[in-house]
Amino acid sequence: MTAIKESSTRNENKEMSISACPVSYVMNKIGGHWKPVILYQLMSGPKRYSELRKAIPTITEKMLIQHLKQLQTDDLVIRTAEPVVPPFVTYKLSKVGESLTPVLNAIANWGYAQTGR
Amino acid sequence: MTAIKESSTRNENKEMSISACPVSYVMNKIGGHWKPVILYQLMSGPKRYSELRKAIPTITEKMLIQHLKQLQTDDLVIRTAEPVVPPFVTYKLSKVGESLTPVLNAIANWGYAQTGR
DNA sequence: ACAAGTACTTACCCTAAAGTATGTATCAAT
DNA sequence: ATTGATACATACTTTAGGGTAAGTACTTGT
Repeated sequence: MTAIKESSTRNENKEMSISACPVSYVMNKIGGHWKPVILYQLMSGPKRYSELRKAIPTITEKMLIQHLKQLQTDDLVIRTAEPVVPPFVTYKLSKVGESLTPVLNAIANWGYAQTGR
Repeated sequence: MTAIKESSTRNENKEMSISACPVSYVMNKIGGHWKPVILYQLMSGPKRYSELRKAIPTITEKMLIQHLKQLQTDDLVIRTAEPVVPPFVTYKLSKVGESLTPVLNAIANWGYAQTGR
């Protein structure tokens, strides 16, 4: 997952605006193209890794686990692995993740309104 | 503003998920780090270019006008220029831009809740 | 013996997004 | 004549994000 350069100006600018602006803070947590999409899928209940892949066909496996990992470390989703084989892994929203529901719904509703349902 | 390569796989994947998922559609319109921040600033009323710069100190001028232009072509903000010198240019939310208010408020509120106000 | 299913991991490469730095036009005031 | 203010523009470079392709581990079914 290739570490980020802490010292880059890019990162500094982000850090600064995060502490100053709530919107900026949120965009860092759930910004990017895929994270909100994944979270939106998990809003309808826990899903297995393979289910998520099917639900979001255009995402690559790399992106999917990469973001799932990030969402875990950000305490937005919880991973549960059954010690069986073949593996059975489910992902679900954490409490904090669930608190994003209004945000994701607001986003989705606006999207529907713009694209004409 | 360097044209994008329409044929890139990256773009294709985006296009596909945009049409399939409302969240993905929205992230393309107001995704990225700066666009929501700019829109959030404009929620409190029209602002001059220089006022926006002061309100978002960490953004570079390049990013600011680049995104302002994009937001214009996406019909989210309206630019008004008085034919005077020195220039007097104001930006404000369009009708569609104003319809983003619930989305941006939901985002900001969540941000406040997470960071502890 | 080996193919299939599941959930990853890793190495390599490419590109869009962002930053840096500098330049432009116009007029008023000093 | 030079400075200042305002709202940009443009060339160049860096970097984070994303894509491609291939491999791993473990067991059940054939």
